[in-house]
Amino acid sequence: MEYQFRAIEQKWQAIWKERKSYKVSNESTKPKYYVLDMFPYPSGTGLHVGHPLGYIASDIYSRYKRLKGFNVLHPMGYDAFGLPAEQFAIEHGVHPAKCTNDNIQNFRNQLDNIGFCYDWDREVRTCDASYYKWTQWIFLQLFNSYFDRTSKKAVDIKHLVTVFEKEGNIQHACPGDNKLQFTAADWMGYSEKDQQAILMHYRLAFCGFGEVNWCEALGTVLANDEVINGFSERGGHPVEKKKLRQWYLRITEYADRLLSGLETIEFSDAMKEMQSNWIGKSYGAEIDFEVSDYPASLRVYTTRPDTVFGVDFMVVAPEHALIEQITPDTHKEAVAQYITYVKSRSERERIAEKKITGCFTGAYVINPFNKKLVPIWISEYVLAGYGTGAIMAVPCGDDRDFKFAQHFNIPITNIIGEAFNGVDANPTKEAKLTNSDFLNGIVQKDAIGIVNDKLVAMGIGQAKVNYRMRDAAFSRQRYWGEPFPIKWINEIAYPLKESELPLLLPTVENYGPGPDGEGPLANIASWKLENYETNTMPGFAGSSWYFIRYMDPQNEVEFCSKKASDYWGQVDLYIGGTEHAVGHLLYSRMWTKVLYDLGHISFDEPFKKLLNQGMIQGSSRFVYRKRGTQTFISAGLVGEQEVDQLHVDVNMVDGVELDTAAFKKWKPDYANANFELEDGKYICGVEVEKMSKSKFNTVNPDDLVNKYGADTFRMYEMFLGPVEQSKPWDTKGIEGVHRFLKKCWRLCFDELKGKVWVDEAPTNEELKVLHKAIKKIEEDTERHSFNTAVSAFMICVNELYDLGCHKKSVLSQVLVLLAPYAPHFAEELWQVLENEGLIVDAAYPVFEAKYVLETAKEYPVSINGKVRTNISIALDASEDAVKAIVLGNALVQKWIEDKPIKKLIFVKGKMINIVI
RNA sequence: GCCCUGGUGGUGGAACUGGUAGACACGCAGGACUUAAAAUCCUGUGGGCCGCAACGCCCGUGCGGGUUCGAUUCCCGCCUGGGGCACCA
Repeated sequence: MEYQFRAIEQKWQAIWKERKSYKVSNESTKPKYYVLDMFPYPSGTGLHVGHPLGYIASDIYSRYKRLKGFNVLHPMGYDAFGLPAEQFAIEHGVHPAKCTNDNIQNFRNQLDNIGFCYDWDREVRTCDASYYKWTQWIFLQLFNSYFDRTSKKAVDIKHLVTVFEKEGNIQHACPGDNKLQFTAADWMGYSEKDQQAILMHYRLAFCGFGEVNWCEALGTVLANDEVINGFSERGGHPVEKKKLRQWYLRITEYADRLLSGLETIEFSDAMKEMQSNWIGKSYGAEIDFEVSDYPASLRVYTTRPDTVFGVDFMVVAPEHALIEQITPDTHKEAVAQYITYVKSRSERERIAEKKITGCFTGAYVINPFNKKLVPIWISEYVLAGYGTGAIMAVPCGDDRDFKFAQHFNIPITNIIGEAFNGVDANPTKEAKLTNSDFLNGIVQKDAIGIVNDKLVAMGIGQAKVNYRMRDAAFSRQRYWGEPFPIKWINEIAYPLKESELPLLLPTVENYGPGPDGEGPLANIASWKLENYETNTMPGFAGSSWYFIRYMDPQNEVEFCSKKASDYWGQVDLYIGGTEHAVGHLLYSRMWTKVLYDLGHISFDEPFKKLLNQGMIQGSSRFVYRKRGTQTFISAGLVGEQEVDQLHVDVNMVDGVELDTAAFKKWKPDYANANFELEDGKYICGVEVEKMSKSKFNTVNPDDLVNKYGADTFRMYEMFLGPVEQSKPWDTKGIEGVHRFLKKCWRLCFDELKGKVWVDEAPTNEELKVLHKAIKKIEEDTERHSFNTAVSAFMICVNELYDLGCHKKSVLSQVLVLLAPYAPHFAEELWQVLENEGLIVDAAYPVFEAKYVLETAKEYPVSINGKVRTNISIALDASEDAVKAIVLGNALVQKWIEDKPIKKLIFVKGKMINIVI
């Protein structure tokens, strides 16, 4: 009986489906475990071999946990709203729902092929009304709450209204407008419109008028993390700053909790680093400098208050409000010219050419510490949106300030003596201060606190924390997304009632943009008539909470029952790529914290542990066409000839050897190709690149599953290397894994003799092999070292093979170990060996140390650190006995000659080293 | 520029807390079975040296130092691949 993987896999997939083997209940006496994959965006191109890597890892871990006696939640769904489906709709006139559905069907078929243990009854699709109803509901939670800075949590906005009625906003500084101050009497006197405008400045989801990343080609706004170097992440179109009315999430209020929360979760250092960089917390001080000859002061933000005696000039952002007031007539024209110039420059130009530009305003401030007059400059290198939009420049301690001073010939004050060489700024905090009055002789980092205290005493400033992170743009001028549950009446945003949800996405005639930068929904008369918001939510809305919906996916009265979310709690293991480091992972952490603050769930971090799978790169193959001919030259013969390097489909290449017949058939152009061969073969060029259709280096998992079976495919993906590491795909080694499974099969069946397995008692040697494998594979699986676990299986099977072990009791245990990795294979042999029930419900073997105990050890004996021989010594031998045996050994004596022994190191169970 | 990662045979990788570097697999070479092929099995396989062979010796984890009886592992300095951030004061 042969290993017929195709029949076996189909058979068991049908049985598992029929018996609902992967159905998970929220009621269980077993401990819970939640394993989550980042759900995919169902793109039109389907899966390539890189996508399932993480899914296979999570599937193995889920199955492993299940065998270990856990109630495992392992769901899957689709992040189905988004731009590509809509672009496709614009180009082909197909409704996004239709092509999304088709793509999902295709994904599902591909996923099913690989034999995952998802509970499909819990599938979610973010574009289903039954799902986005609750996305809208959570939006209303955000809209109806504000961040209370005292308790540092989200609170119902109604509470804020009662506070305003009693005391105004005296104790609740306005996050959206820090100058806003009003009393209770003021509040009571405001119109509804004014009151609502003020509340909007507090809401966690708010509508504002601000500079956004506008992408003309996509006709929409993008979030900061969707823009890369001035171009859109999707499509690579130019992005400009534009002032528009937009919805935002006030994520900045959560900056500190998002940062400190990182300490409570297991993310890789790289991932935590990326998030904390994005949040960008910096400690510094705000200092007020009085403007000379004008009744105002300029507030700056600096991280280096210790350098305040080294201030040679001030720089304000071109947008700074004070400029107009303080610029004397003599300088008005120059300033106006400079500001016009800055406005003419696009974001991309600024990033591309980092020129030093600036303009003196003609105004001065007075340094409060030494009463010196300090000139105020304007320059685009100071950003309006960060800190106070103004800085104090200290050229001897800051690189940009130094270059600016040099460029404009501003004299430089040295406050750090020899630590400043006059050629480069010295930004360290280690130098002793000079020229600094009461700070002289103090090391800079120690002076920071002293100055901060002084600022407070003088009433001109204080220590201040700043964040680089901005509020997240939360609206898109697109069709294929969640409608906002908001009506605009008289410029006031009214939320829909919960009972009015979901606000269904209407059908439109065309997907083109609406008037005045509005989305396609603005083209619908009935929609406008109802005064509904015409923007839709961005892609990250639905993905910010899907992991909660899986816990209670069919609930029609709540987004998730408290009982269900209390039972499942945090995601124990989340597996996905690093590309979501600052987008999805940050937003979903924020939403979780809000839902926690409002009492809807009982955990405030969604993901306990994150495992990042590496990216599988493509290994591209090239042919070399002699320029202007149909002659293709083998890689080794190209030399100096003029050739065009062309991608060729990797699936037509065996290693590096091109299948020339297949190549000729590939494209009509190549039908008449000639080849210049080396050793009778056409050898292709090789390069590692991103896997993509356009590079013809994608490999479809379906093809491999058809050729080798899902179990081989699963194990090979794991065998490739550590999951977290990026590596190029190479199909070559898959044979080795396939051979392993066939060899394992032959422990039960022989091609000629048929059944060879027997129901006999195992020997000690066989039990030793088994228990070594249990220990190794359990430990490796536990620490997600799936590649070494696969090799442990190979070692185990090789050893059983050498021992001629065909015993049911041993093999059955091995099959349970193997079940997470090769589920169909294990299930089939489990049945063949006449075991009870399904292997998916079996119990994981328990390691027993007594089977692997050794009595002796082959000790490596080194002399001066170099291994010279091995001596077998009983493990329970005393150190003296070991010494005697070792020194009595002829080879050891030969090496020692007659030199005295300085030291003998004996590490029990490890090694022996003699120092002479 | 700053931060995070990695660098080990022809290839993918192993060595988990400092203790026999190269597990396991691919590839390659040789052999067995076969009319042949596929499949399967066996042997060898880091580089070099002495030698008929055996025993054996030297070198070797990006480079250069250091700590240690002992370093792929720890420390310092550099080279280099990948990723992130980038006028953030």
